[in-house]
Amino acid sequence: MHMNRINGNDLLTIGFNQGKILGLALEVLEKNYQDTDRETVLTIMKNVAEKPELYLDHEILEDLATKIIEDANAPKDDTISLNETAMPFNIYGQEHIDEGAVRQMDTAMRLPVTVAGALMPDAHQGYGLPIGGVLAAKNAVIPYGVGVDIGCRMALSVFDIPESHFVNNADIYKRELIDHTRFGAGHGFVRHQRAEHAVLERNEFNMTQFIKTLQDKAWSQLGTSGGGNHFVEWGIIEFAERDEVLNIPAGRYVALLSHSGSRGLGATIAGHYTRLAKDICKLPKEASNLAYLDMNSSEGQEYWLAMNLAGDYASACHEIIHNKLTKAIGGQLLARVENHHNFAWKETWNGEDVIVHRKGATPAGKGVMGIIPGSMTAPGFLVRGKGLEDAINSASHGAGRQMSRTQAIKSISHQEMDAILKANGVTLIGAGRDEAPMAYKDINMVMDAQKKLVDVVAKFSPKMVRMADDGSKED
DNA sequence: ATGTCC
Repeated sequence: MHMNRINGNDLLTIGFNQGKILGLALEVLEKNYQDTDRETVLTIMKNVAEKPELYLDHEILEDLATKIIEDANAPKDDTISLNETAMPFNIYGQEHIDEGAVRQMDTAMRLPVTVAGALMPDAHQGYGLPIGGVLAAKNAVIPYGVGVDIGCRMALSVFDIPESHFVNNADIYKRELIDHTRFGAGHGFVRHQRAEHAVLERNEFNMTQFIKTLQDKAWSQLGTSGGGNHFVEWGIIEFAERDEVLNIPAGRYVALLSHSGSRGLGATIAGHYTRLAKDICKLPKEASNLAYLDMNSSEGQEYWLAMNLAGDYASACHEIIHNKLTKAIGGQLLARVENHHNFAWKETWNGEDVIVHRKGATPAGKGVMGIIPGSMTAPGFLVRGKGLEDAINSASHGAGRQMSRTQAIKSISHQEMDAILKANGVTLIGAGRDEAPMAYKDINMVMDAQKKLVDVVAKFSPKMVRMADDGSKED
C-alpha cells in the first residue's frame, strides 16, 4: 500500500520529533506521496523539517510547515515534574527481586498522581511500571501501568473426573488439546472455524474509528492463545481439604488451566493510548513510559472503555477454549475460577477512591480467588486473597523469570529440558527452551514470600502443556 | 506480547 515505505522511525531519523507533528507528517505522506520514490520523499520531508518557512505557500505542505513553525515557537515548559522524594512502598520477597524493578517502582512512586504502591515477589523490569508492580493513582490511568497485553489472565476449570481417566485416555486429551487451541503471534482462525461471542457485538467497537478497525481481527483471534509465556494445559488439581466456598470435597481432579490475554486487539489499544498519553502527559525521560491520562478527560474515558473491552475479550477467549475442551472430553464442571493480572480497577484503598494498576499481579482482596501458575513442570496454586492493604490487595502472578529468554536458550540444553519434563511426567506440545522450568524462579520460594497476601486453596500440577512453537532460530 | 507504521 505504501510505495515509498516510509514510516515514523524514518521521519524521526531525519529530524522530526515524537508527537502530533509526526502524526501529521505521516498523514501527508499517506495522502499525497504514496507513489513518489523513497529518496525524493525523504529529501522533501527533511527540507520541510529544517526550513519550514520555505513551504508556507506549498499546496501540499503548507499546513505541515505552519504546524512545525508553531510548534517550534510554543512554550516548552509543559513537562510535568516528578516529586523529589519517592513515596514509600512495600516489597514482598525483596531477595528475589532485581534492582531494576525496584528502581522503576521508585520512579513510579514520584508521580504526582501516585497514592500508594507495592512490589510482588515475582517482580522484574518492564516498560514503565515493572512487571509485578501495583500502583494506586488518584483519578488517573497509566496505559503502561496496565501493560501491552491488556486483560492477560488465568482461567481454571475443575472437572468431576478422576485422575485415572486422564492417565488412561491421554491420547484423547492430547488430540483435543491440539484440535481446539491456536498459538502463535498473529495467528487466528480461518473464517469457517471462527467462534462466536457476544463480546464482538459490544458498542465500544463503534466508539471510535480506531477501535472499529480492530473488530474483524478480534473476531478471527477469538479463542486463540498467542505466544510467549501463554499456555493451555491439562493437569491434576489437589484439594488437601474440602473447600466450602467452591463446594468441592478433598481429592484429586482433572483440571484445565489457561494463560493468555487480549491478542492483537489489546496490544493495538495499548500502543495507541500509550502514544496518546505520551503526547498529552510529558514526563521526565526516566518516567516517560508512565505517561498517564486524566480519568475526567475524554482520552482517559476512551482508554478506560477500550481497556475494559479488551479485558472482556480476553475473558471470552478463555471461555471459548474452556467450553470447547469441556465438551470435547465430556466433563462435568465442578468449578471455574479466573482472574486478570494485567489490568486497572476502580477500588478503595485506605478509605480513598483510587485507580489500582496491577501489571503482572493477581488481585487478592479478602476472599477473592485467583490462580498463580508455577512453570510447565512446577505446580501452580489456586489461592484466596487475604486483603492486605499494605500489598494493595494483590499477590504475584507467577514465579517470575530468573533468566532472560536469550540467556535460557544459551544455557539450557535440549537434553536438560527433556529430562525435567520426563522427571515430572509432563507431555509438552510446542514451546522453546526460553520457557523451560529452569528459566523461572522457584515457585515455592515465591509463595513463601507472600504468605501474608494469600492462602493456598489447592495445588495444580501440569501434565500436558501446549504453548506456541519455538520461535528461536537457535539449535 | 504483538506482528511487517512512531
